[in-house]
Amino acid sequence: MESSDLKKAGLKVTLPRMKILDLLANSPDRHLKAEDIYKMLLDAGEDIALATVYRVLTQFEAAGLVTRHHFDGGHAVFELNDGEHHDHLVDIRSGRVVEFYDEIIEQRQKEIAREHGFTITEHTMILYGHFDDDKEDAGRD
Amino acid sequence: MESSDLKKAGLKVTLPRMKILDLLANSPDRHLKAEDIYKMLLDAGEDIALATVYRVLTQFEAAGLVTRHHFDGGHAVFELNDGEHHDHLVDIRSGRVVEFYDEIIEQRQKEIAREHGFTITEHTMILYGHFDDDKEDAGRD
DNA sequence: ATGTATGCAAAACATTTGCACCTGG
DNA sequence: CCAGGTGCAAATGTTTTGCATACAT
Repeated sequence: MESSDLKKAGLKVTLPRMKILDLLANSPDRHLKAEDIYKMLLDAGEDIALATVYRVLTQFEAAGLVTRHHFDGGHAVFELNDGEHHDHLVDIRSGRVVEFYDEIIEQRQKEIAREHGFTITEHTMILYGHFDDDKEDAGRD
Repeated sequence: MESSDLKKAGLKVTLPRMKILDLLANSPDRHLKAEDIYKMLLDAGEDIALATVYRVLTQFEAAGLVTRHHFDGGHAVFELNDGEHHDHLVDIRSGRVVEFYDEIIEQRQKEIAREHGFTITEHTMILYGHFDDDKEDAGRD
């Protein structure tokens, strides 16, 4: 039912768009950079251009289907937007990303914004580090 | 006393390094991108190369003198490291940046990391939005 | 058909690197 | 003097854009 999401976003249902949406929805790694997606599609035998991947991701972001993050590393990563905000733990050794949500932090953010007369439109919080035991949290991400 | 900071970091005290450190310490905007610094130095009549600015900033970062942030926008911004961690409010209309620190959030971050068996080496939290009244908070940043 | 999307190649940026020359200690 | 630093130009990596062709509706 990805195609309905595309239509809802006012985007024509094309092969590249469906393939990219499918990858974002079904890849074991929810956080992908443009080139990852490009290579995965090439490997899957698709005839796609990297420029198209960037164009589609940018359109998806504008349509709210996808969120663009700027983790360290000089490139953006894209993640399917499931409608629920969350923040990230990023393992700088393995690159593994785990999502989390904390109500207390969200509340404090709002409070801090209010104290500063600031209206938040979005926010990111990234904890960089490493998992002490990389076997435990495995189910997450 | 910037030169002592340089020596302490094991870096020769050279003109470009002192000029850049000086800019970072005295610019009204604490958060500068490499090209900002480069242009400011050119305007000040310095004969410096953009490559040098990048090299120096990278060395400063390695030495802990400076922190590199990846706000939205496809470029890094650098900030003098005053030793105290803080997070950022970024006005997406004016580009104005205000720093803040919240003990409750810091505590929750540690707790969340612990719950995930994760060791934090660093973290960033950025609230994007806009100041409701841009006259009020002016003293900050 | 017809406006939009795509592929390809080139361009635009941000950042890094090789190398000959210069400079600080 | 001499290791390390700098300027310049070229290289790299990421993302964007122009344009002719191909495709969805």
